[in-house]
Amino acid sequence: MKKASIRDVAREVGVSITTVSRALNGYNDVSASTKEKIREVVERLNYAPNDNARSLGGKATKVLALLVSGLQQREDSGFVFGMISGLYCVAEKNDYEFILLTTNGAKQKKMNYLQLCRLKNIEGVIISGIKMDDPYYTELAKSEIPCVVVDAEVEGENVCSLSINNAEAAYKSVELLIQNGHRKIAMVNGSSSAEVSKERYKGYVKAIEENGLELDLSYIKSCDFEEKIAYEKTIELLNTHPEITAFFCASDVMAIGVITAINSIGKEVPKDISVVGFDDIPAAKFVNGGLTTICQEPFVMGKKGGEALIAMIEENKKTSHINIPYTLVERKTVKSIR
Amino acid sequence: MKKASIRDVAREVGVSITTVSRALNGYNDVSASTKEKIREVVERLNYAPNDNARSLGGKATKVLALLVSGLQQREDSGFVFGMISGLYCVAEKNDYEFILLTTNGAKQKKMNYLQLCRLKNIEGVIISGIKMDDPYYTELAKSEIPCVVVDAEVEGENVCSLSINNAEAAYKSVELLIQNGHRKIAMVNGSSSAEVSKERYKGYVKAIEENGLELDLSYIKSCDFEEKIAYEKTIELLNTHPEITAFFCASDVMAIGVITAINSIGKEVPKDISVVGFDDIPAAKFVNGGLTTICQEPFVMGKKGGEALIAMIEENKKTSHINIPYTLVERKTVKSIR
DNA sequence: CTGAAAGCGCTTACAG
DNA sequence: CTGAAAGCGCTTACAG
Repeated sequence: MKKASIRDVAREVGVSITTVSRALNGYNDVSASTKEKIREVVERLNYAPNDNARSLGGKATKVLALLVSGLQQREDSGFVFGMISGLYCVAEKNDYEFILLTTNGAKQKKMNYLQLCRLKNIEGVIISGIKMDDPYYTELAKSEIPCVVVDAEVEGENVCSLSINNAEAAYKSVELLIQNGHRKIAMVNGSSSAEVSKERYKGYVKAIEENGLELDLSYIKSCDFEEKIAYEKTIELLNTHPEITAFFCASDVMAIGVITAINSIGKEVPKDISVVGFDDIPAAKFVNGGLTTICQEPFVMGKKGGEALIAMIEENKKTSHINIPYTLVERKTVKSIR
Repeated sequence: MKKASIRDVAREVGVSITTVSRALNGYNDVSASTKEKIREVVERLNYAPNDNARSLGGKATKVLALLVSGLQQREDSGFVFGMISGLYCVAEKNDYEFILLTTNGAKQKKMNYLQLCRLKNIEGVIISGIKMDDPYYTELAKSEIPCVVVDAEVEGENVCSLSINNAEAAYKSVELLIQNGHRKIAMVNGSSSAEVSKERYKGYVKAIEENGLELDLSYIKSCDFEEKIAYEKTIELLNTHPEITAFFCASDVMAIGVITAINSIGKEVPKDISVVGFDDIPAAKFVNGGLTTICQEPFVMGKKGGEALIAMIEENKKTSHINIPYTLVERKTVKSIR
């Protein structure tokens, strides 16, 4: 049982393929009766046009891509999933195809960014989790393909960045701690090469300084977003600086490491030490009775990113940055020590 | 700056498009020198073949699809993400393209299952989360397109089911409870229309009966996999049957509802009542200090499913069922009452 | 309202 | 080792 082609339905109906094509594409210069006949044969033959041929023929299905460096086996933050879901949603609504791409996969095929997009006829792409030392990174700016980059800064004509206001969110987190009487506040940061880490650091510093506290650089640890490293550095910090009463963490995953460390030396959260995280991953609700954290919504990021892409593609509307809302979710890991 | 076509590179190099095509496809009947020239021009022009044209021309890039009914905005179970990741991984390794599809989206376009696959040139598909009353469901069996269905039974020539041994896993969970001295064990089940619910129910019943306990149907509640319903039914159950000392839940999400309900009437887990879940979602580690549950690995499901698909496509090797391993993860929500 | 023909960008016998 | 030509399954002027 071979696939039926447009030829098969034309023959069966007794018209030309031109007519079939036009009927299927909703043109109204086809008589109602032949339209009906065609519809009937299409159904009987289970005919569906070949999308590749349509594209070549001129009726291109546009495609939007999400490009990530690689896919984890599981991703407890739900970040990539949310982005997929959000982008897929706007793609579907606007009759674009959605495609998921990996820079790793492309590298195997020895293709650069532009080639990758060309190959798949990609009209717009959201890039997430790309490192600043990734070769794809620099190629972006030169590209004529509309692109939104999540949580990173890239200069370029057709590039748009997308993120929450990380500095502000960090500022508010630390401010919450300060308002609760904390004055010795450590920061567990991500990797220094990540844009978000820099921003969150800025917010931390600003909150400390504006509130007249003393900025102590030894209170700040880079933990590469790893739970385990956060755990270790926290143990260190708690040994050398037993006066610390609160931690601001640049991710929930690291916050989990911090809490584990605190517990391991016999202290409790928030009784002895307060902790605030960042991201609001699905597990956050359950961590230590509920982790106080900054809620980011990956779905919204994917959605807004996709909408910006379509605006760039269809109306040539360029935006340099999309700001995504966030919220500070207060749960159970911050205690007032006033 | 228009896309370069094979014609452009042929002209630039001064050879025919035939030669360019063959060089790019790795045939070795092209001289090393022209091969090199072509490589150089390709790079300079940033040329990448148009995948649509390649497919039409005869060099089809095969595609594997994951078909789900719809995408949630966020999915705390990580189930779909794991399947995506697993399927993507084997697709990439075997030079297939991966594509994510939604039955909702297809329905909008008024296409049936076969048409959907035909449109996108899909060679094999993993179907997950499809309801038994979904029209796509019945079309599957007739299809000549290799297909693996997750957590459901479908009869058909080219259909293969994939799941853990749900009955056995349920049996072991309940057995664990019994070994810990529990004799009044409730079951919070999913929806009665789901295959997995039936299997897990079987396992529950078997464990109860084989251990000489009395099967009490009023101990069993259908909660449609919803946390909220599980919460409500648990409250009910605890009122009418205060003798219950343990809950076996057909999902972690429902287990969360159960635990919340238990706490809300002033009891504690596992001190007063033991609970075991199902799935091992990312949050499970943190729920009530660690939820005892059955660990399923969605990534492995996607991977094994994809491998089966490829075996069907390339070697016509048919399998009727793929069994995925699982583990019972004992954490902190079961207490011995012996 | 309908059809013959050209063309989309490739690949692959076939001939040299 | 290389090229002219046919063909993949569509769409779209163009002509009637």
